Amino acid sequence: MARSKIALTMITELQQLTERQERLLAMVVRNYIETGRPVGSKTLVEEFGLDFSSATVRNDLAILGEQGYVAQMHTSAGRIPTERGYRYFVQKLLGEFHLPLAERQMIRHQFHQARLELDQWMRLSAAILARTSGSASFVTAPQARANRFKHIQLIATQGRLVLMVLVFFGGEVKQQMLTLAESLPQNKLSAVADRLNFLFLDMDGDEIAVRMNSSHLSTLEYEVTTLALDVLRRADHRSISDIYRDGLVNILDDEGTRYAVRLLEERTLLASVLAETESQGGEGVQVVIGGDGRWEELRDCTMILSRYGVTDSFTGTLAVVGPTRMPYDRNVAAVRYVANLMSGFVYDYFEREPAEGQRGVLGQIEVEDRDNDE
Amino acid sequence: MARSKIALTMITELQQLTERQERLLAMVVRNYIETGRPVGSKTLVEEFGLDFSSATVRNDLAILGEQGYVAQMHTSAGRIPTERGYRYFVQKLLGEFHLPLAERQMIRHQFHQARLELDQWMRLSAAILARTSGSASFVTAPQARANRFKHIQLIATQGRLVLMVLVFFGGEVKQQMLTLAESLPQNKLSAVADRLNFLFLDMDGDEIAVRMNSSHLSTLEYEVTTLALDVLRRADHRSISDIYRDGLVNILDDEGTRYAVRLLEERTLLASVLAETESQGGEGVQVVIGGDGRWEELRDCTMILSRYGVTDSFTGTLAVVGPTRMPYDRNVAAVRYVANLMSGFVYDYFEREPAEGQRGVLGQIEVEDRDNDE
DNA sequence: ATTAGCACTCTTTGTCGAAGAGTGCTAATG
DNA sequence: CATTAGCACTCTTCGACAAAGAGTGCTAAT
Repeated sequence: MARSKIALTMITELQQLTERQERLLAMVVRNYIETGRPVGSKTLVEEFGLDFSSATVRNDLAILGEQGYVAQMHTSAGRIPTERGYRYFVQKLLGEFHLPLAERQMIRHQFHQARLELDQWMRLSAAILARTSGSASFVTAPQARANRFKHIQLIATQGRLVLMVLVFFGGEVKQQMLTLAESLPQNKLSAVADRLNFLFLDMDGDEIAVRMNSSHLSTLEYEVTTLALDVLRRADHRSISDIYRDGLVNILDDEGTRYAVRLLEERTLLASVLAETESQGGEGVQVVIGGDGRWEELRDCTMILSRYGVTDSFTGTLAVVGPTRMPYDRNVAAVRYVANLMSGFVYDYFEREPAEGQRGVLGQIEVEDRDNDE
Repeated sequence: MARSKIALTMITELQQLTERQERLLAMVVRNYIETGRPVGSKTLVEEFGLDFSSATVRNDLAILGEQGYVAQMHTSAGRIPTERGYRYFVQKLLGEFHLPLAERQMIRHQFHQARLELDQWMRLSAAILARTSGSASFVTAPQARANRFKHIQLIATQGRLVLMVLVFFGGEVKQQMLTLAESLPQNKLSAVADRLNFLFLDMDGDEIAVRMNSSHLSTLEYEVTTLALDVLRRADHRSISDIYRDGLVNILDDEGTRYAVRLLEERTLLASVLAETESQGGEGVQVVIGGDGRWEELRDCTMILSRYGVTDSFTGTLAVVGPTRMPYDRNVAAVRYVANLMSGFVYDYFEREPAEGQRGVLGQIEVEDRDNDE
């Protein structure tokens, strides 16, 4: 199987490193991730049974230090990977890694346990990611790129209160309450809905806006349309109302991740981050380390994220957020695996029907390989 | 204005305390809440300008200590309120307190800023509670006690996928996707919906179950009904899917509240806690201190909660969660104020119409008093 | 290019003593 | 009898100091 690309959000000019230096960097990173303590030359040699001496290692470490891949708290302390070091590690030194078979089976089992609704899948995904990564996680709902009007229903609920249900092409559904000037019977409401259904079928926001002014609409029709348009526009604008988080507890103890909680809590922040990473990366797993200097909230955090769903049609984001010191191989594998599963589900859910043209399913190939792929 | 009741979840047998001891206890609590450090006899006398000596205070403190209202870390340290101390304080020593006028105006302003949907109100409430209390908060959706079927709509979305929209009396709306065995046109779906609307109007779950078996239903009708019944039952069972949290960041630094995050994160936990407090208290603000020994997760936390909405019709819960060491007067006032506002909104939203009989609005009276009430 | 050896730096840990805060008890006071 | 002054006692906090340990950087030898 081809090595999947792992995209780093920040592209670092890569320095010349000798083979041994790379090995050493990897060792430092791995050891530090595991133990959490600075790692020195002697430890390195003993722990990994190297065939050269600690002095040699010291020299190389000094070079790695100059280049900015590792740092030390004070003169006579072990080395700690810098963000740059982590990036180099993730980009070039991270091997292909798969979750253990048992774990994958368990995850799949949980999904198959109950054939659920989309929101349940999302919640489950978040929970699984949180558990297997030991970090926090979030999952946003898959959304169509540009919504097209398919169907509107107006349902009388109580008095002048009416429930407006909007269905977009692709199955996305939005609802909104509205209060009429006067109470109307259901059949009257249905008539209005039918008219609008006829007028605006298969239009996107802009088209509706045009047609709306060129048609003769009653006051009621006009107002309903305005509201519907508003809802559609909001849906286009990725209102991240549908987002599931989990595993916050996992990252509380970490000093550095403290700020990340704000990220996960405030939708606006999250939205801005997602907007950028979204435009940035295509398929595959993205790794954002230390906020790349762009997001103060992610100072000491790493965010491993992946899009999932059906390309150009329904895509959401799914991510693990934790301290920079996290098991990258495991977590990358987890994010990729869950993203693939979810892509499969989304495909089944929305696209099984002889839909409008074939579309790629993110990671589809990997979804299909069964347990015996190892 | 009459002093509102503040209900403590745990009823503590109240011990005999002299007037002075009560004053002292209040001082200890207030001072500790403010400074965060244990408070000793000398500090007390100086800080509050008492007209008796520190020795006297020491004697009383010793008694308070014996009774278990205060504790000390070690022999020669100042006193800290125990949970019991806090309870006594909240129950008998907490004066009537109102949020400053400016603050109330700001809060109301935010609500009036935009006439929003219910979920927006909830989100806003959570945000406001979090900010004004400096703790975490959550708000659950107002729900009818026993749902009655009012209306069903089946809407074709894509292929065999159908959106089922259920409207209950009172305006509650639930939706659920379902996949049919074969694709059906909208008019066929509407026919099915109409039949069910006719059959089950104004029935609750049990009644539907009976009628369902005594009527001749097609396979399709039967299946849809089963599913609808399922949804209704779940709605009855308070599925706390609609819940908004905020201000988690505020309580992260606190050692003790660490566990409370789990409470806020895991719906199941929250559900169990709410189930109990709900049955327990009627109107008014409830204060749960230190989990009352029942909820391990709330060990060092206090939860100030209040129901809101329309009694016996639509009620939700709204709460502040923070460390035991929190400004009780302020937070109780905040919870009460927001609960009252929300009750008003819910009333306007659901009940303004010449509805089925008059119902009490929780805290309605207080909502009506305007800014110049002071 | 690699390595052994060594002096040097800096953290960690423990001990000690002085300072400070607060208590509990006793005896004196109104 | 409640209150108070006084005092010995306890316990934490803080800085200073020394010993131990870990790791480095440099130099000279291989």
